[in-house]
Amino acid sequence: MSAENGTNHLYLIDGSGYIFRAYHAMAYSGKPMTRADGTPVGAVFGFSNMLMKLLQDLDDNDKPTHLAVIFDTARKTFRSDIYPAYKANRPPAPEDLIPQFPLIREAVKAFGLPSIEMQGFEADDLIATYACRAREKGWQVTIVSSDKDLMQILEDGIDLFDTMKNKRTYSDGVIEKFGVGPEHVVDVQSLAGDSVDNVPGVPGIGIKTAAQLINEYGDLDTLLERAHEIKQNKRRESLIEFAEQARISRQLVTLDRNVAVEHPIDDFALTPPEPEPLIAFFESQQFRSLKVKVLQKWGQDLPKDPLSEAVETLAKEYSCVTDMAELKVWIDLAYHSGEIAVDTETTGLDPSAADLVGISLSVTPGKACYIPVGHGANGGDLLSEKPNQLAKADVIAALKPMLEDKSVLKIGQNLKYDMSIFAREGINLAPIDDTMLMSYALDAGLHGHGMDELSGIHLDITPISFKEVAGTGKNQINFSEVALDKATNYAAEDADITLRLFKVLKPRLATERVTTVYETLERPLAPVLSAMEREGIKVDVPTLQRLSNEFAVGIERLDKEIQTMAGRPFNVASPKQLGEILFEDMGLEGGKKSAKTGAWTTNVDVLEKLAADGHELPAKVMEFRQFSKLKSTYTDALVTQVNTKTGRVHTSYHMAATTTGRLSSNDPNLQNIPIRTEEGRKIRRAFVAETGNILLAADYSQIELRILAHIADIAALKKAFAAGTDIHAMTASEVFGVPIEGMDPMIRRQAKAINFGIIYGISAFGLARQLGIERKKAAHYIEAYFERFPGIRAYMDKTVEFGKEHGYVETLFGRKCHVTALSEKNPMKRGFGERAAINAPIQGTAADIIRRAMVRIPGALKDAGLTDVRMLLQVHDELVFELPEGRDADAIPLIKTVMENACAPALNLSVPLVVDCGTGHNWQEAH
DNA sequence: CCACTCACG
DNA sequence: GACGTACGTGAGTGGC
Repeated sequence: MSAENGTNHLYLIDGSGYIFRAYHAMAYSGKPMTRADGTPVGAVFGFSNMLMKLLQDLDDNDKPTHLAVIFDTARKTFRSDIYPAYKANRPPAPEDLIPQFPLIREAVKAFGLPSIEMQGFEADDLIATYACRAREKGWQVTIVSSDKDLMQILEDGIDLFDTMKNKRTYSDGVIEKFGVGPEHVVDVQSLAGDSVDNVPGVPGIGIKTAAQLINEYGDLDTLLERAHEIKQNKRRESLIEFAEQARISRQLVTLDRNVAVEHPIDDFALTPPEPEPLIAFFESQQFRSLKVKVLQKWGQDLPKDPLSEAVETLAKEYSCVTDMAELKVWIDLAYHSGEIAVDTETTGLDPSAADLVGISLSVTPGKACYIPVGHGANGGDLLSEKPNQLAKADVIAALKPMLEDKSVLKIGQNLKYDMSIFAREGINLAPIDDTMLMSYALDAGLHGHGMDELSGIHLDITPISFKEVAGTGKNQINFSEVALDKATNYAAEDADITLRLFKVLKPRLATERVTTVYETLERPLAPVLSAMEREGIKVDVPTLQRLSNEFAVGIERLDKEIQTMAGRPFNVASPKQLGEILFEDMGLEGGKKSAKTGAWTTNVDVLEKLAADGHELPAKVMEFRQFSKLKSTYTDALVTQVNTKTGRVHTSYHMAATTTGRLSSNDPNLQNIPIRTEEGRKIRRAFVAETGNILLAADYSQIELRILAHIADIAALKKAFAAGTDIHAMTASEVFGVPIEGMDPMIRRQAKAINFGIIYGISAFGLARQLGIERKKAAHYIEAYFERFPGIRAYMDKTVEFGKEHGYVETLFGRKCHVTALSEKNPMKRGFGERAAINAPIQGTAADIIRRAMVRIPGALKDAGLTDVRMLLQVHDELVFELPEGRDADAIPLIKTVMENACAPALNLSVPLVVDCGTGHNWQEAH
């Protein structure tokens, strides 16, 4: 038997090492694994699985032509004769492992592989001997083991393969571990000893020192002979005193390469396993998933047995799971893989209203299943009868342990949604990994992070669109009405693609240095937001309706007045018609046409100017617009968003929408509830606490300016924040040279605008427009600002330069914000990119800080026993809570502490963070 | 479906 | 010298 290229390749598996690895891996993975008769089989399973994987995974280059599994025998070996203490402090094998030793040898036989052991020798000696024999014949050798002792026999043509870590070590890789090449590993080990095996070595010398000494003196004998030359007293005396002990150690660690082994290596020729004995063995051990794997790989010609039908469906790319036995196979596969892609199909997009329709799973790329549980549930007119499907309660009960098991990683795309759906079924989905969030941590600003887009970018696959299965527009049907074969193709593909995306994105996290961002700011936030969304906030519908009526009256009155003034009827809500009235009919000055459509601009800025010139109609239009905005967007829209089951509104936070790390809120957007005008602010009175409860609003004071002070290292700003002085007044006094005491509010207002302008990447034009002053004057202010705080300009220049070089800028917590516009040729677009680059680290760091606080708050509340305090909303620099009346005295200090210390320990901000808290029965009062 | 406008931080 | 500008969002409306 020889490989096509003529070189034989011998694999020597360190069976004993793998028994312990398999035992411990299984022991820590959750529940102990036993057969129905109570025999523990965790290690047998782990071992068998490892062999399966090894036989399946090796690609053609590394394909073994010969293979043997080598075991230790009893503990007594020639080494214990030399040194009785050798391996004497090893604890005895765990009780539940002992009955598994013979089973593992049976497993090896079932695979049709040679199982080798020899009285008086350790597996390592046999491995060393066989490896040398194979090398003498010019064969390649791979030793499958995680035991570093075997590194001493590595050379050209012999490598060490740790399948648990999927890491291969070649002879030149030994130096990383031992500081010397394979030929001196024994010398180093003789000096350093090994506490696990009770190899004494020389006291006070570890691997580092040993390697240094061997490199200096050449080998152990030379070193021991010349030990008296060593300068360090302690080391010298140690080496002299314990020279003999080092020599004994060498005998213990040196592998015997000349054991009189019984089998010639030609006996180890590898043939594919016979499926029958393997299946029989797996059946006897009740390893269903392994049996399935064997059937899939080698079982084509086997006669069908009762399970093989299930297996056949499973062997298809995408299968529809409609019986329990099949579902259990998938659950087994999940446990044994440790990773499973999960996706849910529901009746709608709103997780607090949608019901579960089906679940899809994938463990191997290209293979996935769909488990329908709610098809035909919605009226069912389109389906003549309910399709054959498992009962939802049974599926949930069967999946729950796996979906909650800490040893099985659940992989999904936007899992926050699925977590919310599962939470309503009593399942706490954990632990999770989210491909959308990985993409966001890696590529924010480069493209969107929806599954279809990621699939196109990374996999070059266009998934079946939802429209294709559910139709579009008026003809769109609910997913629960989609026929099972169509639903399966669509849903299973989603799980499949998610798993494939995971395989692409996960390794990039480490290589592109965003693991910390993902692990601290993204992944742990999903469950927190899921809980907030499910909590919702109560809105008082009568209050909104009263306001709506108030606004309606105003709108109607203004509409009439405006049309009368215009002299002809027109739609006041139409910017186009309004523009024609203002700038054509009335012939007013100061009209501007938009660049894109050439339509008249009629925004507030324009209307304000016209109003300032004494025109009444534009002023009335402004009022009209305010009322209609408040009515249509808030009072009327919000009442339709109240969930009928909970009586509350449940927003949805988008975790991967912005380029800076901020969240966004939609359906409804609760991050833009009016506050700036008196009329608008009234809407906040409708956001209320449940009877007996209050709302608590906690907001960061001036967080972005504080971050700016830190990042740009502005001493004057930092000092002002440390002292707690009015920061806008301070700016005014610096820029305009006026005393803080008795300052004109107008001056302070201007300084405030400058401060904000700086954060946004100021331009004279923008500041002039904001303040309604001349551009020259604005430019002058900016110049004065830069002179007073020179760090600002340095920060801006540095940031833009970094952004142009790397294509992204970073927050203080390492979040990358890609700014593609920085490389634009068009100066206007590039300027846009430059301002975005200046702003992103500031806005993004603030976003990171509140994310950190949000991740910590639920645990902090729980630890403090404040389980009745619920976090409801996030509005960029503010968190809103609901809590029982009287609990605020406990809650406020805790929430303040967590929020104000959210940077620690990752970052020591050089300005204090300050959080202001307010409470009330509604959001307006709390603010 | 896009453009415009405007609500928030 | 001309670009025509503050940073980040989501939602409702009109009009093609």
